[in-house]
Amino acid sequence: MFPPLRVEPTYRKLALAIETRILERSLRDGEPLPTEAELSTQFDVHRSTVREALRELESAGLVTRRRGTKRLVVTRPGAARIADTVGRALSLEDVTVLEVWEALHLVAPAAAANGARRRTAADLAAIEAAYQRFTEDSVDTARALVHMLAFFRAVTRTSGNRVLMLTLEPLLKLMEPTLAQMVAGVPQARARITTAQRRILEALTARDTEAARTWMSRYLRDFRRGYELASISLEQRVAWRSSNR
Amino acid sequence: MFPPLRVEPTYRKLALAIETRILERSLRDGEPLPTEAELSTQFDVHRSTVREALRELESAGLVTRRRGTKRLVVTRPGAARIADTVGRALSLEDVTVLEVWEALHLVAPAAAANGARRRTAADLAAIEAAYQRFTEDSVDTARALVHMLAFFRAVTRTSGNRVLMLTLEPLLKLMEPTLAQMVAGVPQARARITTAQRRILEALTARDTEAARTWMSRYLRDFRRGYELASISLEQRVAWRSSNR
DNA sequence: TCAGGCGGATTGTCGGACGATACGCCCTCC
DNA sequence: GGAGGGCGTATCGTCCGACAATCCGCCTGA
Repeated sequence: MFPPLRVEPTYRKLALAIETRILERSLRDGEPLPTEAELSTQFDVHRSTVREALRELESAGLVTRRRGTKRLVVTRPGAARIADTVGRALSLEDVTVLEVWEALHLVAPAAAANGARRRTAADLAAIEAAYQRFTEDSVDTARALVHMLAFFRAVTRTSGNRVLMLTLEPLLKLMEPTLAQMVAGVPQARARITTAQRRILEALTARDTEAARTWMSRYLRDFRRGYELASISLEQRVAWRSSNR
Repeated sequence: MFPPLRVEPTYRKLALAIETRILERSLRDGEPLPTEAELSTQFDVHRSTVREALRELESAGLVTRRRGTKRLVVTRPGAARIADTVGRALSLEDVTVLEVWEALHLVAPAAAANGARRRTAADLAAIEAAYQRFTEDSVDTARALVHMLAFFRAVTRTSGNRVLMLTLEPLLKLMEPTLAQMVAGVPQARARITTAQRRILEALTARDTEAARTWMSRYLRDFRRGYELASISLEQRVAWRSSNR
């Protein structure tokens, strides 16, 4: 019995080689990649092959082109890109709004509880800012949504855990469309959101772990109630529109 | 003030066009993609350009090549690919083992609690199988690890929530190396793992939400204790080796 | 000193070519 | 009639080379 021998095409080997260099930090964040011609010489392959490898790295978010520039620079795939990848995958899996809501309902309260212990003054300021913006600028649904998501992000950031932040991001993006429907369709939604956000903020300020958890949980449960009031089915599949970043 | 006008290169537009078709299901899972030549004709661009677009889709996991075949087929990016993407990103963010552990400690108990309500007989069988395999085949650390991860996956699956499953995957992969160190370095680890797994299994069988949560939580806390016993720093960055899938 | 101009470097896209190989068809042989 | 094997072709992987667009750095002149 022989192991199934596997011939990787050159472009993949190339991509892997460069990726490895990035992961091991010998190509650092912000550093410009060698030019295509140079890579083509160094690896002794044709430039077309190099380009195929580069497209792979590019779509992985490991290299990016700064706006209006030619050279590719090494970057870390940010939250937005991860959210894109995960969101797309979940959408293709026909995941329902309910599942996303559940996941959010599971992550966010815990993050808030965690955050109640560690939050710094700066954290609070960020949350308060998001809260303020929501209260002052929530007439337009789209803008209200932006502020709501900002609030979530700010609260999650207090946990000091980047894994949570990265996990949260796709969930928010997936909830966004239906959440917007809900806010637009339920008159009392804005008031309830304001209240919940205030309570959460207070709990974090007071470093009250349980209150933070509870209010965040209630906040999210309110979403669910809002969905029912607005006749938004929780069983529908999450939507995903490719961000043409 | 004009919006910064943005000229997308052809290969990106192309990739986006195909991606859209996949997301809207007009290209379905398992279906073969048109040949490069055909795409090149249809879109009226050079084949090299088509290939660059395909590399993007390929690295996004939206199209794949089945082992030893030429044609690309449409696929959904599975858990493994997501784990890859997320894991790489987290590793590049210099995320620590502690952060991953925290996230796991947050997700898994909640998933178990959720699962205690919904678990089916089949779920239990899967968990029991993983448990059995661990008890019978945990001498070799690598194999023990495989069974431990399988246990986690099986438990999480009971929650019936694919978002959780997808979230869990990268966490497990990231924990794996240090977890292996821990299991190898702490003599009593295997016994404690067996106990915890059994308790979790029992809780799920009895549909005891709180017991499931508690034991999963304890299980994970035990990991942390094990890390200390094995002198594994929780502050170290998570490692990531690119899987050359 | 700095705006503007100029030339080289780099990317994006193209036309075309060629070997390797996976696939499907057909043919033979049992 | 079905299984196995051989052959032609479609398709991929890689390469060569070319050229326009444009970004960048340098130099010049006011």
